[in-house]
Amino acid sequence: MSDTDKSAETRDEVILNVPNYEVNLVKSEESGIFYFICSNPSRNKVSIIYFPFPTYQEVPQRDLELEETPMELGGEQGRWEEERLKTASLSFGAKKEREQGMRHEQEKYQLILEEDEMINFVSTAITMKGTRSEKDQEAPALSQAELKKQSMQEVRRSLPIFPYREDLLAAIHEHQILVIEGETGSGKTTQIPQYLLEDVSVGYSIRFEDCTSERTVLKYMTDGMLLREFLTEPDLASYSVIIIDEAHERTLHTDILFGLIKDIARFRPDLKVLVASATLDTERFSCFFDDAPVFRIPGRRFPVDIFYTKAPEADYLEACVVSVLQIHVTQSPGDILVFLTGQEEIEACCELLQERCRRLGSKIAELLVLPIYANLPSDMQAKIFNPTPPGARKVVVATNIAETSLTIDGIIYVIDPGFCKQKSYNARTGMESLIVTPCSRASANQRAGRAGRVAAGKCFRLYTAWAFKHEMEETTVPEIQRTNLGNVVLLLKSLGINDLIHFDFMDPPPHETLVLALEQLYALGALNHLGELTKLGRRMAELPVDPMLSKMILASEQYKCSEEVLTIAAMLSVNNSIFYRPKDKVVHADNARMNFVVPGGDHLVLLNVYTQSGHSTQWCYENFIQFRSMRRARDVRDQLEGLMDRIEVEVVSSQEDSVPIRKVTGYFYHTARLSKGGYKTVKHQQTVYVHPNSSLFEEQPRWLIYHELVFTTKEFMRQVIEIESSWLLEVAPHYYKSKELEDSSSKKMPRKQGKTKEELG
DNA sequence: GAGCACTGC
Repeated sequence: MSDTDKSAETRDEVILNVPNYEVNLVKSEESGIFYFICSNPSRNKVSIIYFPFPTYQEVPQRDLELEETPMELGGEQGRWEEERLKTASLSFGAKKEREQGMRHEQEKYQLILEEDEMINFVSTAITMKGTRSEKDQEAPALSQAELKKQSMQEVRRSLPIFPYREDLLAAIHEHQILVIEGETGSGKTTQIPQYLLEDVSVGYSIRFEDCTSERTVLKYMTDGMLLREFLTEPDLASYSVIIIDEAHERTLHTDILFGLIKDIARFRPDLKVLVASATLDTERFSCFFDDAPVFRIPGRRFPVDIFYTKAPEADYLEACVVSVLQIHVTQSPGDILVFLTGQEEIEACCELLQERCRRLGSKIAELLVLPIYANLPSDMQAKIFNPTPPGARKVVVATNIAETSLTIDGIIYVIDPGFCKQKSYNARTGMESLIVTPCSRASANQRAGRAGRVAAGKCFRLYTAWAFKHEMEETTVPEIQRTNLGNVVLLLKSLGINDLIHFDFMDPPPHETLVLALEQLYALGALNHLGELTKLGRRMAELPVDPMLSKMILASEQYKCSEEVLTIAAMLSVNNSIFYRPKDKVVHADNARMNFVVPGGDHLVLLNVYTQSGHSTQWCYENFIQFRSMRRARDVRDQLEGLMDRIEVEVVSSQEDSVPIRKVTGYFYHTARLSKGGYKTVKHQQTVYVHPNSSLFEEQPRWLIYHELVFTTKEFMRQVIEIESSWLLEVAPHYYKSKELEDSSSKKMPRKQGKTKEELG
């Protein structure tokens, strides 16, 4: 193939390491455009990955208001796009041909659009419009440094929300429930409460002042905290205004609050409710709250140009790496943010980027590659906020943490492969899993918006415009539809809401999820056979943990091991990353972990870790323990211990005896027995396996209790503890019959027998 | 022999 030879003449040296490919970076003398030449000798192919962005600037841009006009890519627009795309690529090739008279150039550029391996970005000429309003034009956007110099008054006046102050207060005055649409940065979170405080007509009534001291005029709290407030004050009488911020995030607790607050607003006409959300779904909120009016506040985001790939990318990790390099070499200064799904991907991506930069050496400007994800140690997290040195470019490779939770200054370019990890819950089996799924259009737009915080930006989506339109969901499935509802159901029951099936959910959870939660609470003795809360259930609801854990804590009193069980409950309720296992120190980390192993099972190992822990960063570092998880476990434990008085449980230690702990921990509900090749859950006769990270992985005891089921590569029980089957008759005589616990595999699965006793033993 | 997104009552 003659092209191979020709391109070989311009070949510099092999600079990128792509399997089966030789890749060179070449700069065109004529246009100054950089491009990669990839050749695959074995397949006799030459391809060019070039940097198409500058050429596409010739294409007329067409704004599309995503917020107001639904994007139409099928039909007319689809054809329009196709046409335009054709023109764009041809005009580029044709121009080259005219200028250089080089026939093979034309062919090469044709090839660009045909090769599957190429990252072929297509500007659909869709721009996410900036959100700066007419009213906002007088106040310039200010940098953080400039803001610091200003007085508080000036800062407040400069926020996008400021011109709307009077109109907003009037609207709040007029309506009981108001939906406020405004994105982050509009100032709604900090300013609205202040406006309310400054405005006597509206807000804080005499009644309110009667109820609280001056110090508690304004409370910022999480949605979960507000939910707990209902337990002590079911009508929220001491509050006169409730603002539900970030409503679009649709967290489990926010969704429950919607139903509860809508309900109390009916008999508390003096209560004002503000539902603040990003520019999405506000119509749904309005509809849910009996057509409450929507008040719109523009933000201060700059426009973001959106690019899609022409064809789907098979390997999005590789596509990310190439895209970063493309941007780095062709685009004007500005940092890059890449969204990946998890730690493993992020590490791989960072390594690939660093490796390629190393090979490119001084051919390209310095590229700082920085990972960020929630479990990354804090000192490494902090690095992403360091300012980029002059002449260099920063690329931050992040999980969804950068989508909402944190904001990085200086991001101009976003690369979005369109995936995220999402928890899902199978209510039939009670099994949780974390699955890589295509993210929603809302999520993709949120990601794109991250490119427009400091200046006009660009977002490169590693999927097609067609996929965006047809394969992605409009919004993310709300958490309430993909999680275990055990403690939410318990909480609602303790608020006196008995008919959960007809509770006013904005999006109801699957029926099976409610049924399983009710069944579990019944089995634990928190509900009686009429579905009413028992005395035990009332005490369980006081504890902010999973019902199985609260049951276990209450039962620990009788077995004189509450001291230990509190610790175990706290350790189980933090996330699963107590043990730190960095890739480069796997052996050390595993050894450190082995040192904590004690007989009996994982619960006892966790107890041992907590007991031995010095709780200092130093200690955690030396023992390969995640400091943050330990601190969290300690906080949870302190909180639980503080609640023991209230539920009348004495805190006592079993000393060295592990038997009472094992009788109580994990509790009887999740039992599995050894069965050929694996285990069978007693409840559903489901085949499950001990997780390889478990301390009991090698031992395979006949009977065990698991804390949770997760599906990854297999159905795994995570956190297991060894028990004797006879104990089950002792701790849960209402739930198990001795026949069912004989070690014969031909036995039928146990059925719930008789009524649940209110208290065990 | 696996692999853990994100919060936070």
